[in-house]
Amino acid sequence: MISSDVIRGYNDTIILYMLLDGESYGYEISKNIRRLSEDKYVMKETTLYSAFARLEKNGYISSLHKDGETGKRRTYYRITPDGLAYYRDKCREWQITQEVVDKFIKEA
Amino acid sequence: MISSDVIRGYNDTIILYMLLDGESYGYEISKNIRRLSEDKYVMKETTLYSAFARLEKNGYISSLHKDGETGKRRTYYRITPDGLAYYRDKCREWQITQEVVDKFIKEA
DNA sequence: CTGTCGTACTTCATCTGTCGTAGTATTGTG
DNA sequence: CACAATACTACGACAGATGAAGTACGACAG
Repeated sequence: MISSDVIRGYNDTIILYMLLDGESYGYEISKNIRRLSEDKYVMKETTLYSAFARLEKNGYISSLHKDGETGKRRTYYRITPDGLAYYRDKCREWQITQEVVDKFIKEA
Repeated sequence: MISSDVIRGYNDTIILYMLLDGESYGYEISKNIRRLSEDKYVMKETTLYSAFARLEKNGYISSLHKDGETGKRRTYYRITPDGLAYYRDKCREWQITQEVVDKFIKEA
């Protein structure tokens, strides 16, 4: 279990990662984050959906509504070129962040 | 230069680290963070001082006013046993956070 | 055929932490 | 004496996370 403040700066990055290999939608992304992190991080629903809104507003993802076969309404998201660029920036930033924080961590 | 959102969850931890080897005060801590991070992270004054208030409220640091020789008023802070325990928790959490975030980072 | 669970969201109000702006006061330096 | 550096404090704004609650559909058990 990771406290949210810690990972706060990477929620958007995590979501973008989930869209790297194709479109997906909220519930699926949520489950996948949980699975990938081996239950160590569970993004709250409201956090997830407000992140979608922010990411779309910034042009990092685009959405399309699929009011599918059986009536299940889902909003699918895709990463945009800008989103990909942003994701890569964040990956680079993450390396630096690790180096910096490590200086303030005393290994047990 | 690291964006604040990224390191947000570790400001308190960074400050506590600075107090591990003895008391210190705001301005000095600020300078030391900057130096230790090799200018990669500069904590804003307001962020620093509001962190002091929070840490003290939580019992992680204690303060003492030294209205020193020449009139320089400084507030010195010391880490408490609770603060030390909290710091160690955060160090452990940091290891897990790194593992988790790394799963969502695609190395260049 | 009814209740409950899982899916798939949305809305709203609140809280925490950061940050910009600004101001105060003292000490050291050219 | 002006100005930078030191050492804070106060205040208001804002972004992002969160809790609580609600909507709506399908599947499945009893």
